[in-house]
Amino acid sequence: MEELDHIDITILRLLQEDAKKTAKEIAAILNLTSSPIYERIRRLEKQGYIKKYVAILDKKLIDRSITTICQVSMRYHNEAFIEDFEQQVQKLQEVQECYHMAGQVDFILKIHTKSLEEYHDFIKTKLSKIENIGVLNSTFVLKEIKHTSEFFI
Amino acid sequence: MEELDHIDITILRLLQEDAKKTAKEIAAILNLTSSPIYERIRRLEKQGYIKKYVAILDKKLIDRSITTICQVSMRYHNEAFIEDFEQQVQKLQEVQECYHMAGQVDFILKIHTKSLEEYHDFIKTKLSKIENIGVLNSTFVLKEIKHTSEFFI
DNA sequence: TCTGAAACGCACTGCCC
DNA sequence: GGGCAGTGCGTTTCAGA
Repeated sequence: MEELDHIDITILRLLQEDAKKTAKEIAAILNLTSSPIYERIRRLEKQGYIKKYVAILDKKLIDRSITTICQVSMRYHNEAFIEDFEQQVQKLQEVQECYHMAGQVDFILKIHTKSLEEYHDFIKTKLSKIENIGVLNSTFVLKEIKHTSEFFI
Repeated sequence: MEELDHIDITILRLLQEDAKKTAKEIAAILNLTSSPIYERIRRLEKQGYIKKYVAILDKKLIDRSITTICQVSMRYHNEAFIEDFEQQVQKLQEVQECYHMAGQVDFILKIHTKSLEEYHDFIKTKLSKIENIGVLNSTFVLKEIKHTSEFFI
């Protein structure tokens, strides 16, 4: 798999910002015709650089205003428990992100709910049902300063 | 602004998963023709439910393998410093997410870099240059368990 | 609000350079 | 690799129900 040249980089940057940008528009920016742009996009998709195209929704309008960061530590650190936790978390639709961390805290989760009550319910009936959770520490987001799906390339 | 009916919800769910899904395909799922789907999508965009369409890139392939969670506390909590911090952070392209939190820690940031060296450099030359930062605590992601742009609706 | 038809532009292909 | 010309398909519009 070859390296990306500046044309590929520009295409990726533009599509990260706006996936509806047409090959024609990108071509105009790069002083090319649409065919090479189209072929490069196809290649970037096939090689996996572009994983998918998605619509980004407004979380307030769809009534998911509460964002919570939840830090979880396991009681025992054996492989089976860790893997079970990972599998369970992937199924929970309220969880938008989950990372296995280095350091004292084992996992950091970002969770979206309608309200604090719904979050309470989520913890009580879903998250804390997972076996072997030791410490569970929730902090609420007061304000979203920045949130983008773009990578700096 | 009216409530969303089940057709709108289905459209939003499908476009969250795959923005390339055509009005025709969505129409087939919902037993409708493409015109009403098209008009609903336009309405959902106009009303702001759909904020944008983006391409999601593979962070390993574009060489942004290191994800770091950085927790920041301010030294003094006055408005001017907080606002300055927020503005500075928005400009930093390595920062993908930043939240102002309730609790001891003031801000949580998610940062993507090529390497640990680049992260070190980011902290040294960019983040720590912002005035009035008290505590700055970085932990590295060992494994991404889940990361989606979708909301549960 | 939906259906159906019609117009338009872009995605996509193949050939040439 | 990129340009050019062609085809098919989806988007987009609109009259009618």
